[in-house]
Amino acid sequence: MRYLVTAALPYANGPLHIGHIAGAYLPADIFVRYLRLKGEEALYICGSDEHGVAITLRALQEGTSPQAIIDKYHPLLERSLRSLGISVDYYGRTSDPLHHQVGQHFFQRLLAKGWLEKRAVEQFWDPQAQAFLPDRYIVGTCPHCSYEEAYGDQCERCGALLSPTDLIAPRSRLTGAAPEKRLSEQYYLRLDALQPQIEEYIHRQEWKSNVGPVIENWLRAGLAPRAVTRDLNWGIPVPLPEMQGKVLYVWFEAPLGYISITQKWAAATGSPERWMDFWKSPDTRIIHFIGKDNIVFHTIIFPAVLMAVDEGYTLPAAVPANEFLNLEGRKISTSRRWTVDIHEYLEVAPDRIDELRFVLTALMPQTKDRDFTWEEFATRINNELVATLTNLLHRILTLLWRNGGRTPIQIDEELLQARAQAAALIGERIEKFDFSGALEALLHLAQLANKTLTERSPWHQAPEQALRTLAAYGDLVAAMGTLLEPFLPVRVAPRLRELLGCPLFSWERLVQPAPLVEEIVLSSSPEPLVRKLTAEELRLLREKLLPSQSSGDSTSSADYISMQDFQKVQLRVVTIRSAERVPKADKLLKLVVESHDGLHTVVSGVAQHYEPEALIGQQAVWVANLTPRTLRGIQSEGMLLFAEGENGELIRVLPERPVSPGSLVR
RNA sequence: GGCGAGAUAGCUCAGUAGGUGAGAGCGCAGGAUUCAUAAUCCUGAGGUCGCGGGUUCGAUUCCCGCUCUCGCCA
Repeated sequence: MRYLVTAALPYANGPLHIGHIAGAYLPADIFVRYLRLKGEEALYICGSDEHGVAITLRALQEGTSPQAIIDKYHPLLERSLRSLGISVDYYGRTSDPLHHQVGQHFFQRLLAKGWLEKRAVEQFWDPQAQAFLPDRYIVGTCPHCSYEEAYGDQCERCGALLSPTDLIAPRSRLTGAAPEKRLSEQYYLRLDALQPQIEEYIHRQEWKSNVGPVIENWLRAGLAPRAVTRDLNWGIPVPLPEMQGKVLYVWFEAPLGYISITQKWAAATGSPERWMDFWKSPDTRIIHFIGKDNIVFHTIIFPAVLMAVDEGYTLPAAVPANEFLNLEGRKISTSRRWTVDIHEYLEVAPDRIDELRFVLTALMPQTKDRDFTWEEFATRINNELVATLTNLLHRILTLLWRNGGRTPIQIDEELLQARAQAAALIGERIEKFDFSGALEALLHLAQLANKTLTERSPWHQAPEQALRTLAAYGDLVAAMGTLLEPFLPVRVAPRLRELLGCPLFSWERLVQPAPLVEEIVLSSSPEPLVRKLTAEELRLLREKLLPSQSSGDSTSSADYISMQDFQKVQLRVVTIRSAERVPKADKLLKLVVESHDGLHTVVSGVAQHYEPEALIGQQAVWVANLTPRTLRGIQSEGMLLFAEGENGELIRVLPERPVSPGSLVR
């Protein structure tokens, strides 16, 4: 089976952020890398989407040309993807003349086949900018709440959904000019007439659980004709004399980029006809990786276009759409600067690329929206990637190195089976587009190895026996050089293979419980493959990558509590009368505090931050009405408040001046 | 307003084609261990599976209603 894998064409008016990567480019990359290891023929196609009104508007705002905008972003986008190890075979762009030809050809073909109809529609025209305006580029006064900056599609203050004609005193967001209504003729694709064939195709396929309902929703509502042209001077000109000043609508021509870019790739390989192996062959599975905002285009409209042109195009076999990745509880927004852009991440942490891939794979929003937090970024790297996975490799490798660096493999059925089964499971999950599940399977294998290694404890054994024990893990280490490749291909997997002098093995061999190598030869003393992320590094990432949120208002509305809720908490200032360490607990102190009503015992987890003696006689803020809890056999009433410092240190919260014990805080 | 998705341990999420005791990771607590990047391993505590009805011998899982969140559409 041959595979054509595409990832959504990134729009060339801004940088890529972590949501884009987790949504489309990374899953596609893991998928393709896996297929290649399996020995399948797989082509990964992507490129910049460079047309459309957003780019011309951006150019107007920046006082430059659309060409300048795309020439700025196209290389940036490609560089961002390549730096992350996204193994795109050909990264093209839709401003390419070849793409224009393809777009025009499709238009003419649809016209000839009778799938287009001409309609006259009223649209808003900005006389100063000499351009038709999309709804959201018209602002005016909201008829419902009188908000003066309401957009033509929606009022951001009262949430009312509007059309531009509802606005009082509308004006152009670009120039401030009053827009005029103008009649304009456009071509519409008869999706309504195509609906039966589309349904037939849709129901022939299996869709991901988050994709199916969206499609059904649209079909049930009934498809409506959709404009394939629009008034704009930036894009692919409509190839008809009477359509001067109009271009093909981006939604229509951008997906055709998958085809034109495949043609570019074929031409670059020296066999221009090869693109047809991928687009016109029943032996090819076409798979589009996209975000959920693109589902309808890729499952309904693009296949409809391919069917309608009737030139033998292969229809998409799967559209594994991901949901969205939120950032620290809020939707990622480029315009509100609530984002982690890839090119910026690469500047701050250029040597932490596999780490980012790891975390984004673990958090991949495969079935529903998920949340990226820097806290979890650090936890996943330190506790899973480093502590479980690469530390396992490191402990095996250092042990082997001390035993001479050259070790014949010891066959161990249990470990071979475990590796083979893990490889099979990883493959199975990747093929089901369950990438975080695949990563989980990889971690399970590492866990099992950690466990058996601890049980066997070669460090307790006599040298000869120890070497035999260790040699059983040689196969696993060699296999890891390949197992890690789809996930951590930038530095970790290659470095491991280099150290071992191991090649990439085919996935078929990995699923066989037979030894991959005869001996392990270490070329040098093993260094840790991944360093833990320090608190300082984390602070730097946070600081540099979320700069504009200095307002400090990071509490999202969902996190608000009511005044009533807050008043349930009884806070008092108390004086600490005695303090002692809790035996056999590193973190706990037993404190006796004085409040208005006498003494209370509080167990507090601050032993690593405060010497008991230093606290006696001091004041602190105490949560008085917390349900008592027993810790190490001591009944603890309430808790004391500490601020968390930058390195995780705890700092006592205090009133500015001493007050009498039991004073309320409010 | 219509449609759709979601609401499961402190946190992030799996899961159940209805059935003896509901899972994982993180965090937390206890223990073991020290080859390894204070890493590893074992054990444990923690859940009225959003709320209210209904169907059923039995519902977290099916049906109805409601609340909240998110998305799409008009």
